[in-house]
Amino acid sequence: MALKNNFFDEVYQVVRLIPRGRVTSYGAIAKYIGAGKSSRMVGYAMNAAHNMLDVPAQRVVNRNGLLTGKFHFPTPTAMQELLEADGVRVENDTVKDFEKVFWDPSIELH
DNA sequence: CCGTTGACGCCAT
DNA sequence: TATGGCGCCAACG
Repeated sequence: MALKNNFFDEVYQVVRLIPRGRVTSYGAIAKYIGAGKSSRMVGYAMNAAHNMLDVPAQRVVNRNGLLTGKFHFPTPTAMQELLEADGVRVENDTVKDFEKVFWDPSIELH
């Protein structure tokens, strides 16, 4: 993770590294990249990331484990189903055991 | 060029 | 605990 010229590319890079069965948050990504408080930009990047098939946007949720971006998927249930296919349990639009499956790039990637 | 909008997050009430 | 306001900043009309 070196180039910071492209904020979006940095975001995509990190999202691609999220292991199967794990999730992370917009804020965690923003912090890791160095954007700090610009977590909104991460969400915006995800919106644009829809065209990139190798970017698992479903593994990125907000800091409460809530699937805030589910309505941006083809169907309202697509995000949840993708997560469950990854082995992440979702209940009431929220990631179950969020703390346990949370993947913090600033720690995992050091 | 300028005002709005938004897949967020933190802080003040 | 619940609500609302503000910062952040790129994209859009």
